[in-house]
Amino acid sequence: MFSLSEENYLKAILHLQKTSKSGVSTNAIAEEMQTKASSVTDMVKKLSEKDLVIYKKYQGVYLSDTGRKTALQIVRKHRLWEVFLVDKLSFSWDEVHEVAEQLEHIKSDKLITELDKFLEFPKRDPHGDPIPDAKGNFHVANKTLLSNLSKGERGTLVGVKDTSTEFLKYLDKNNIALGKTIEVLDKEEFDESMLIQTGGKTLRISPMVTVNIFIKQ
Amino acid sequence: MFSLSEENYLKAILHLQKTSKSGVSTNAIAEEMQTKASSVTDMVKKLSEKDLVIYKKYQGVYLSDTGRKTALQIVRKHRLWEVFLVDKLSFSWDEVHEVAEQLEHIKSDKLITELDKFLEFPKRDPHGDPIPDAKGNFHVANKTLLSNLSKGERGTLVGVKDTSTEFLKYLDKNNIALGKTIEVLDKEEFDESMLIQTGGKTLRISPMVTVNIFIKQ
DNA sequence: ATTTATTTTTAGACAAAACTAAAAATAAAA
DNA sequence: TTTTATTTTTAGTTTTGTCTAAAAATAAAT
Repeated sequence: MFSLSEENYLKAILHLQKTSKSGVSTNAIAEEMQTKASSVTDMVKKLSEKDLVIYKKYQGVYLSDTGRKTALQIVRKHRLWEVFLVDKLSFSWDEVHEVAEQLEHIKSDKLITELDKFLEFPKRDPHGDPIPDAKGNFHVANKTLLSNLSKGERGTLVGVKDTSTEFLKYLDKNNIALGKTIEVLDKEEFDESMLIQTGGKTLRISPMVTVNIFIKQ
Repeated sequence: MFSLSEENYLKAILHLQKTSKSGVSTNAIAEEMQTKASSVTDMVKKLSEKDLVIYKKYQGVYLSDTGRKTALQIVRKHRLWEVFLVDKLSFSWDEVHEVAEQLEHIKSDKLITELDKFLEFPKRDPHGDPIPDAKGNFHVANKTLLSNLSKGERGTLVGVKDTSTEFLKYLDKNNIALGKTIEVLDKEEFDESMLIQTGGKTLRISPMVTVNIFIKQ
């Protein structure tokens, strides 16, 4: 098992690694973790000893396979707890982070397996970020049409089928945009219209719209 | 806020304090916490500085008012999490302790308030131990007759009304004893008989029995 | 009331994780 | 290509919580 501090470093490195093609710099980690570069050097050496990162002096840090796997499990736990807090304990999305930062370090495989089941295997956290599975893989669903979603499901808008100015203007006017999360609050059986939530707003859209929006879940 | 270690010491002292009328000894704490007496002395000094315990050299330790309140909040959190694990995540009662030991240290008032609400304000943990409320008080219900409980409720056998040898022998034979937890699994409308669970066994008892058993919930 | 045994405390060390300040390496600029 | 600036590392401390071994206090036994 790893210490709380080690876990936080791994998480920070995973996060920084995404936005820098080369190795992660000591300074960047220090900035991310609100600590000093010298502390980072110390810890990175320790993580390197344990084969969680690959590190050569002055050359930056890379996560090893086990390091990445470990970091992804912490992210998984963090995001599952966020879902729990919002869905079950009526936290709002802006209140969950601090508590999830603590809960993510609880050590128990059974706890996470059962929590995942209890939450009905959510694919995204309340901010729309994907939740890695037990093996560290993201569920990368192919895009589908919004019209294929059922009540309660949600996804991210990744494209449109109809690219006419009229349609895009309509989307714009209604605050429906690329990259935004759309949740299907209700689906009318009669006309297949949907009540959706996106960008904090709730609105009803017709099937003419739903069949022209691509979603990734 | 208090450190993980401080919280564990407070909890241990609270626990030991119940079974010793005088101050809690250094050695007893060391035994309870699987550590050395010298470490206990160090920590007890620190807790005394912070006015969480009353401590005079060689005289044993007593919890102060704030110390006891703090310890009770940790017990509250521990037991609420145990209920969560058993009721929601299908842990069995013997699997919960280790995980609850970790969860009890999560710091968030809202988390506990909401968890309590989510669990519908349980009064006892899965082992039958009472859960202190937010102010550190136990819900000390007056004793009632077992016959007053409805389906799903439970309590501890604290006394009997009929003290005849016949009745006590009957209880003995059926493994119904003082201090044991009794849970009402079902109540028959027709004859007011009850299906109860106690000491791992399930049995049906007549109203002649239920009106002669005192329960504390 | 001494001696003996037990408990408790002190003193000194250690490991983890952080810090400051100075030295070394690398990158940028003239 | 030197010089200058920036980044990174080392060296030496600090804090928290623990330990061992020895000293001091208390309790038990003769």
